[in-house]
Parts: sequence; C-alpha cells; structure tokens
Amino acid sequence: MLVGMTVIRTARERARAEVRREILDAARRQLTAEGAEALSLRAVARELGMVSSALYRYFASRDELLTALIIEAYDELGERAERAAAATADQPAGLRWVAVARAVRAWAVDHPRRYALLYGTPVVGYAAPQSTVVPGTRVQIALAGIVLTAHRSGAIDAGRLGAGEPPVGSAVAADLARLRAALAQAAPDLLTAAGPSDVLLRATLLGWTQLFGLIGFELFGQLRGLVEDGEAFLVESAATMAARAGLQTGPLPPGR
Amino acid sequence: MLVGMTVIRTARERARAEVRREILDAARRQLTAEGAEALSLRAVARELGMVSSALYRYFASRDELLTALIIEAYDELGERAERAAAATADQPAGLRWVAVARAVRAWAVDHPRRYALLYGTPVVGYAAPQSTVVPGTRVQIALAGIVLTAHRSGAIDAGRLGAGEPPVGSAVAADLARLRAALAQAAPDLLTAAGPSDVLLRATLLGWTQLFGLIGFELFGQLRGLVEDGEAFLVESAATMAARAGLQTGPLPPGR
DNA sequence: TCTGGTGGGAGAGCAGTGCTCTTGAATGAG
DNA sequence: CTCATTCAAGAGCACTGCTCTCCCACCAGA
Repeated sequence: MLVGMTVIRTARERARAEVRREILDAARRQLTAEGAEALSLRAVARELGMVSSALYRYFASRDELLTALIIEAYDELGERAERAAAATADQPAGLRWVAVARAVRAWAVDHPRRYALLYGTPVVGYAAPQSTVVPGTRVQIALAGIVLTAHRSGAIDAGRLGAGEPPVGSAVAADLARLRAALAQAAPDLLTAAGPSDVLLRATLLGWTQLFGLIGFELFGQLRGLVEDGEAFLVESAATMAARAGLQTGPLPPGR
Repeated sequence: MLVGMTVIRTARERARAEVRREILDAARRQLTAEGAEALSLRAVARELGMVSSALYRYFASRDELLTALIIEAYDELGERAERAAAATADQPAGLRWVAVARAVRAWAVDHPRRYALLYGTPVVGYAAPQSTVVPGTRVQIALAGIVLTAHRSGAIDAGRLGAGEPPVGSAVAADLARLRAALAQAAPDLLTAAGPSDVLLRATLLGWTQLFGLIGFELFGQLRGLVEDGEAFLVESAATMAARAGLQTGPLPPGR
C-alpha cells in the first residue's frame, strides 16, 4: 500500500496530529511564561487534562519536545528576519541591515525566554540535533544575503570597508573560507566570480556577533541602568556596524 | 563586648567558616562539571557527608548559594581582566585591549559553565541581588579604563575613531551620559575636563558587546563548524574593534 | 459481523529535587 | 554547672522525568 509521506490518512492520524499540536501549544505557553528549565511535562499534561505518561506517546522525551520548540522558534525568528530583508529589497544595504537587526531584536524582546532558548546557555545534557542547524542559520543567512547582494551590485564602499583595521590573519582566513563555502551552498546566485573579500566577510561575522551580543546583553540584564532605549541603541549599533562593512545608508555616501 | 566585624572569634565560628568554604568548593565543582541547573543541594550535601537539611544552616536557599558562586566567578574573571590590563600598562592601548579580551576569553573557555552562569540565560526565578552588581562590572571597567587612559594621554587616533559612522543620536547620548557618570564613580582620576567624547564611549560599549557576543557565540556552539581557532578569531575581532575606537596598536600609527 | 492486533490513555512506581519542621545532641557563655 | 544557642539528622511534602503494566477503544482483515 503506497501512501504519500505527509498525507494524513485516518481519523486516528488526524487526532494524533491535533494532540501533538496542542501539546506544542501548551508547551510554548509554559516556555514563554516560565522559561525553558521550568517547562514541565507533567504541567503540560495537566493543562491538557491528560496524565503525564500519555505525553510520551507523542514525544519520546522532554528533550525531543524542547527540540520541536527550538526549531519552531528558529523558524519564526528566521522568517521575521527574511521578511524584513525582503521588504527592504529596494533600499540601500545599510538600511536593510538595520531593518533586519530591528526585526531580530523585536522578536527577541517579544519572546525573551524563547530567544534565550536559542542563543542563551545551552540546556545541560541537551545536544542540539542536526535538525536544528538549518533553521538556526536563517538569520545569519539573511544578513549575509544583504551584504552579498550589495557586493554583487557593486554597492560596497570599498574606501570605508575595513578602513584602518588589522589585516586578516591566516587562521581567520581559513574560517572565512568555510563561511564562503557555507554561503555558496545557501545562496549560490549571490556569489560573484570575484567573491566577497575576506575583509567583507569578517565584517559580516563581526556584525552577527555584535548584534546577538547586544541583544543578549539587553535581554539578560547586563545593560540594566545603563541603556534606557534598547531599540535606539541597537539601531545605532547596527548602523555603525553596517557602515564599517561599507554598506551604504543612503542613495549617495552622505557627508562627502 | 566589642568585636571586629570580620574577626573569627570562637572555634564554632571557625568551624562554621570552614564548612561554608567546603560547601562552596563542592558546589563550584558540581557547577563546573554539570552546569548551574544541575547544581543540587542534596548532591553537595552527599559529597560532604551530611544531610541536605544541614546545608540550610549555611545557605538560606539554593539561590543564595548560587549568588555566592556568581560573585566568586565575577571576581575571578574581573581579577584576570584587571591583571591583564595592569601587566600591559606600558603598551599601546590597542594591544592592552586585545590582552584583556584574550584574558576574558581564556577564563571563559576554561570555565564555560561558570561563564554561562554570569553571561548566559538568567536562572529563572532568580533575581540577581545588589551584591553582584559591582563585581559584575569589573571587566567592563577594566576595558573602559584602557580607553580612558589612552584618551587622557592623548593617544586616541581621532582620525580613525568613528570614521564614517553615524552620529550619536539623542537617546543614545542620554545612555552615554549615564555611562560617563558610572565611569566617573569607578575611575574618577581618568576623566579629563574634556571627557571622552560620545563617539568614543559608544565605541567602547560596542567593544564590550562585541567581545561578550563573540565569546557567547563560541561557547554556546553558534560558531560550530565555522570558526576553528576561536582564540585567533577573537584576537582579530578585538583588534578590529580597538582600531575602530582609535586605539593604537603600535608606537606609531601603522601603514601611514 | 466477529476477531485479533495496535494505538494510546491511566495509574503505580522509581529515583531524584528544594525546602520545612521536629527532634536530639553538642557547644559555649554566664 | 546550667541553660540557651547552634547545628546535624530524619521524616515528610510537593514536585520532577521517565518506565512499566494494564486495559480499553478502534480499525482492518477474514
């Protein structure tokens, strides 16, 4: 008997899919409200009016439930980032970069516990399975796509990019080669023959870590009492990093 | 009967202090080995050959034990950073900045679980008490001290600092005023009449978030398969951020 | 329509957790 | 020497993830 792999056939399977969704919904609610380590299978079961052991028919373990929530969150955040990039496709790259950065922060501020699950301390004894890797890179790919698009269309301000910065060392050059290969796989049409320079790739990587570092600092309380308007600070920081990568923020390089 | 506040008087108090230290040692071992959320009062008690309820004579709760571990870790890391800054006091500011960054990363890599306790996801239901605030800023103060010292001695390369970056907005300027006040309290002798400019302070803040963002990315597995030599990448990143802040890496501005 | 296999809920139970309360013993001050 | 204080020990509460057994409902093939 041949059947389509994802086709729901029987009423039983329909019910199963629905219960699975309800479990995920309840788990997401608890994760949002109390944080990952307070996510309890028993509490989820209680909320759904079933007994805890019944949950194990749907998720083999708490870790598997966590994995589902992680992938879901990565995809939600990744989609926000991609939408922000797409919505600004006709704008200068610097503004696009800032738009994506704002979108990422907005999601993080809206869902701090879920963001922490993705970019905070890894849950002990939990090894992120392979299935989380691809969704986990969507934001970075979206940001890199902006840089690559700008580079492809010759919009990178070479005079500004990496001005006064140290040269790229050999160890880092090897890392950047790996990054170039990963980008070639994710967005092959954006890679030109000349390819993005090492300095540009390094600036992109610095932009990532800066963005996530700043969001983490804000969310985890490291900037308490210092930065009042997190949004404004992030916009300026992202714009600064974009400028340092040679991304233009206006139709013409301003102040020239 | 007047006694010094921290003087250990009786044998009882001596024993008490010793048991307290042993508890902390065992707890630190478990934290290092298994991570914060796996830190169990009962396991600590078991390791010390006592019963769990006895621990409550020394720490009112698990949170209080965690607080002690947090302060201890902040101080250990802060001391490393300060030592790195002191050991390079006669070097150009850019090299000093990199030295402190390396010291912070080295400690983080040596004690990933403890680093996660400080800069990772906050433990749910745990509000960092006031006593952690001061130790929690030692690294940032050390880094800022390097910048302020350079500024004070006129070693900031004004032509390089903030070149091509967006101007400081009003919201961020307010944040930087708070930062300036905090620095004035922490290192009053380093503030000149002219004071560090907003652009310099902003670059310093960006340096912090970049540093901790990068370390977090490396430690929490976000760079797996990409960056091989974390140390080399961090050194270059820190040097780049230092250069962007106008800190010099050699006796003379190179490449001029 | 009957029947046998399967999917899945219910419950008990295991080993662990933080924390509280009571009990009994050691200690040190007056 | 007395007696209040200090502290360890143990039982117990309410919770956790997870396993195992039991049993019922469904659903397909005969």
